[in-house]
Amino acid sequence: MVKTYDELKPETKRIIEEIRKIPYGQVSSYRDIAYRAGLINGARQVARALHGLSEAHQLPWWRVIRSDGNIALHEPERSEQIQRLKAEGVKLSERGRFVPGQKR
DNA sequence: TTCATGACCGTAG
DNA sequence: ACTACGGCCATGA
Repeated sequence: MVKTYDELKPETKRIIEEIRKIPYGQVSSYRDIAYRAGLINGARQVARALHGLSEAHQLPWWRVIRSDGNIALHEPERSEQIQRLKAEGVKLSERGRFVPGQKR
């Protein structure tokens, strides 16, 4: 059984809200989301939350990447994420790496 | 309760 | 740019 929004822990709700705020065509990192949600070292929590709740809560999970600019997912989800980002006009290098504009 | 695991992170070589 | 390593911490076995 999947939990409803109201059954989630407060921190998890904040994480979800922050992810929803990421604007179209832009990406954010697990770490940034954690900080904005008030969790100092909560990057792993963010990752876990996304892993389990992305589709159930309509989250733009593809806009969340690792703080070093790499995609965290393994194939085949990895390819899907790259495709979705591309569709929003996000730039990425050949090897599937993002943002060379700002490293970390 | 202990132990392993992971959609992570930062530093060092 | 890439790998290795230690640290981090919620989760589940």
